[in-house]
Parts: sequence; C-alpha cells; structure tokens
Amino acid sequence: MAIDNKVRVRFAPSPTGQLHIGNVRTALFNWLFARQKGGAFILRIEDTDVERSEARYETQLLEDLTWLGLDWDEGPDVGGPYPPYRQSDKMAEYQAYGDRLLKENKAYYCFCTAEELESDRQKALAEQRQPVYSGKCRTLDADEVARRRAAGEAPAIRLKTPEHPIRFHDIVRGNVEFPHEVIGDQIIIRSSGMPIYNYVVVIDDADMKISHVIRGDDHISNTPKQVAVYEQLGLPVPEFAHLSTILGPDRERLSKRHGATSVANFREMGVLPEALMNYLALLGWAPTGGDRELFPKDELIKEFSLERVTPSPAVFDTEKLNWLNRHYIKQSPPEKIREMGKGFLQQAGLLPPTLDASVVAWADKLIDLLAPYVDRLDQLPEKAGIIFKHDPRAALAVPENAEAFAGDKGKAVVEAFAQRASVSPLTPEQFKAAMNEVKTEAGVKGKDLFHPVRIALIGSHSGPDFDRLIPLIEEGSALKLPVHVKSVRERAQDFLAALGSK
RNA sequence: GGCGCUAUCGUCUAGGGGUUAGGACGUGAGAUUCUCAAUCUUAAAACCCGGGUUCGAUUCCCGGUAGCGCUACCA
Repeated sequence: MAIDNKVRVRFAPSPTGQLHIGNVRTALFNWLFARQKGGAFILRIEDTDVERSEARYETQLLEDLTWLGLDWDEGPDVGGPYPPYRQSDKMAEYQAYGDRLLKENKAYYCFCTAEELESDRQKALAEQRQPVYSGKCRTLDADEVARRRAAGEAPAIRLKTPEHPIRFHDIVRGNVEFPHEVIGDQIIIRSSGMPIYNYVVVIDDADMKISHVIRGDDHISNTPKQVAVYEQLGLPVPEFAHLSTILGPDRERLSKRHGATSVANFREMGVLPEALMNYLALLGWAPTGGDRELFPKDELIKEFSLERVTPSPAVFDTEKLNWLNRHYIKQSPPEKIREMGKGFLQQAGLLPPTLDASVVAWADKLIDLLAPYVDRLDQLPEKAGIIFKHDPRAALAVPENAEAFAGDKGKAVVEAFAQRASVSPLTPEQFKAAMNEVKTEAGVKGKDLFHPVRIALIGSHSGPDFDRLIPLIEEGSALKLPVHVKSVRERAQDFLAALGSK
C-alpha cells in the first residue's frame, strides 16, 4: 500500500543498450498513471551491472524519453528529495541494510561455492525437484562463521525467506501467491560485496517511497522474492502492476531480429512521437467501450487507468502504427512536417546541406505534396523520386506502363504534348490548355490522355495532381540542387527519345 | 523438469450467464478522382479443447493444450 496517499511511480532502466520499445511502453504507463493521479514520475538508473552499463546509454535514455514527450519529476539529472537516483551511488547503504538483516538474524552468511551450488542444482533438476538453495549455511554457528571469515573465506549474504506463502496484489492480475519453498533463501549480497538486483530494487523503491511498481511481467516471478525482502526489512510493500510482454509477429518476444525495436529506430524512421505514444498506449490498454483509437497525450492522461490494462501479451503491429503515424502527419502543423521532411531529404542527398530561401520554399512545397503519401517520413526521399529521378527507359520497362504505349495513341499523345510543352517554364494554365489541344488533336480523353503524359513525366500512370506537380517540376528545374530536376520540356523530349529508340 | 502468467476476427481490443459478440488496423468490393494516395460506404473474418455448475455458458469452476516468463553470487 501507498506510504502516504501520494502516487509515486518510477521507471528504472539499466543503461545497457538502446531504449527498447517494451521498456518505453512501461515508462509510458508509469508516466500516464503519475500524470493522471497528480503523482510523481521518477527516473532511476539501475547500473549495478557495472560491466554492461555505459554512460552514453544513460544520456540517450534521457533523450529518448524526452523525445517521446515523457518528463520526470525526479531523476539523476534533476535530483529530488530521495537521492541518489543512480544505484551505483548507493552501495554503502545496501551494505548497511545487509548488516542490519544479519544482526536481526534475518539473513546469514553463506560459504557455499559456485561449484557446490551448481551441483546441488543439477541434482535437484535430475530428481525433478525445484532447484532451490538447501539452506545449508543457515545453521552455521557464529564461531565457525567468524573463523572462516578470519581465514579469508568471502561469504555471500543470504536472506532468510519467511516460512509462509508469499502473496501480493497485482492490479492487472489480481492476487498472486507463491509457496515460500519455491523461492528459497536468496543471496542478497554477493561474496564480492555487490548487492543483487532483487534486493536493491526493494531498498530503492522503499527509499523513494514508491507507491506503485509498474513494470514488465518478466518480473512477476521476481516479485515474491522482493516481497520477502520487504517483509524481513519491515518495509511497506507497494502495489504492483505487471504489464504483459510485447511480441513480434511470430509471437516471440519482440527483439532486434524483428526489425525496429528501439525508440531511436522509430525516430530515425520518421515516426512521430505522438503516433508512437498513441500506439503504445493501445498495446495492452483500451479505453472504456474500447471503440476509440485516436488519443492525443492529454486525452490519454485523462482516460488512462491501470485497472483496464490487459494481462495477455500483445503482438506489435507495424501496420497500425503506420496508420496512426499517417494520421498524425496529417494532423501536425505543416511547418513541423516540412522541417522534419527537409532533414530526411538532405540526408538522402536530394537537398544541399545548407538551404537558401528559394530552395526552402520549393522543398516545403515538395513535402506538402508528398507527405500525404507516406506512412513514415523516411519514405519521403523515395517518393520524391517522381521529381528527382526521370528514367524513361525504366518507366517503359514496367509492363503496365508499356501497355499504355502498346498502340500508337500513347505515342501520339506524348508527341502532341511535347510540341506544346516546349516553353519553359510551363504554367499549370498553359499545361491545361496544352492538354485540351492534345485531347482534340489526338482524339483521346480521360485515362488515354492523362496516363501517357503522366508516365512520360514521372514514370508512372498514377501520382499527384498535375496542378501541383507541374509548378513543382518547373520551379525545381530552375534551382541549383545536388540532383538536377528535369523540366517538363526535358522530360517530354527524353521520353520521346526513349520511345523512339525502342 | 518445477513454478508462475496468459488464451475473443490475421493483429490490437470491447463485452459479458441469454447479444445479430462491438470497434480499430489490415484485406475484398463500391463511390469519388485522369490516376494513385486520402476520404466515404460496404463485405468477409473470432469466443483454444474437454469436462463440470446452470433452464442456459464464449463468459463462472476444474483439467488439458499452446504461447510466454522465471527457475543465477544477471538486471
């Protein structure tokens, strides 16, 4: 139960790699809960694994959370009333609690070697028993302990697990109970003096007055071990909420081989933070009624509830994320999308590293034109191919394009069009007039008229409206860009040449 | 092996002792457009299996099965 009435939750990642999508979802649920209840969202860095922890990952962690739109009230960078917020800075305290447990006879020294322990475990496994610690060192007398320590043997410290079923309440799963026999007396401090995770979290959560522990369900089997620590330490047990796992399409735990799995990946792909947040919120949670999908941040905070979190694992669905992202691209202020879009086009080498005013104006128009066609902003450079790439031969190699030129009509249309498109730049009005003339001259209309021209200009019979396309092409052709944009005239001529030589 | 968690359309999910089992993504069809995207309309698509309780179970209980997790001097 909560220490006082104030909701205090924490997100406690290890800085051992990129922030994984499953972890961000955990962070998000913690954050939503805190914001809704007017509580505190605390960031704590779990870096007791010195070997794997790296400072740069910690920095990136903070950046990724910020990018998503999550802010924290206490943390290693901003401080707070219960420091330190980095486990590596608390070693002395973990040690002190260990001494206390020893003194109160709630923990004991264990001299068993790794080999002994391993063979015990193998034996248990072979006999189809639960492999738990035998409790061998539990009854060692004080003299022997003193003698062996004096002789230089380095013992680990084990917690005496209370001898009754261990139960706890989980908001998403109800009451959970484990027999104490399956837990055994766990090591809380290694012989090296380094404390163990299941012990450290308890102290940290208690120190920081955490009221609700919201985390992944891979911790559910750890929870009774932690509850045992709370009990022996005489500390109040918080409320728990274990979130289900996020799976890949093959129903296996989402991992790198499924593609993008880190927040950084999604950011680089041009997924908007709003879209990712909205999507993640819907993975394992649904609003009352379950019939609403679009949730901006504020609505999410208003509607979210831990009671409505689903206990079953969820498959990550990129298609739905794409759909949401498309939605948020269209919702966003155009300036924002233009700004981001230019970055992607520069990265692809389609725009120069520094942009002058005329290029900016043109690029903005280009992005306005293409953005409705993409799921993610990183698809912009490819879509921009209709402007930057003009390859008549490749276009004609596409079967459905070739079809449009199977008879003579298609060619006649393009020829008639080329004659009239010789002015540069061609205005949309002139284009329209030209098309009307072509229509009468070639005696075709509708698709037969538009398809050949579109194929000649952008290599496909489908694409954006000519009204917007023509000015973009013409203006682009007048700019100095890393990749030359051919004018309408150039395109028509080149295409005709390719058609003729076929 | 033991222990634990989970189980509704392909996917995310709503629902709950009697329902035409609802919504969304995706898919199919149609409308619109020169075309594509978008948009709108529409269709197909689900209660894991077996027992029990009950007048009646997809819903409650038990078992099975499957998936996942934990089973460390990792976190």
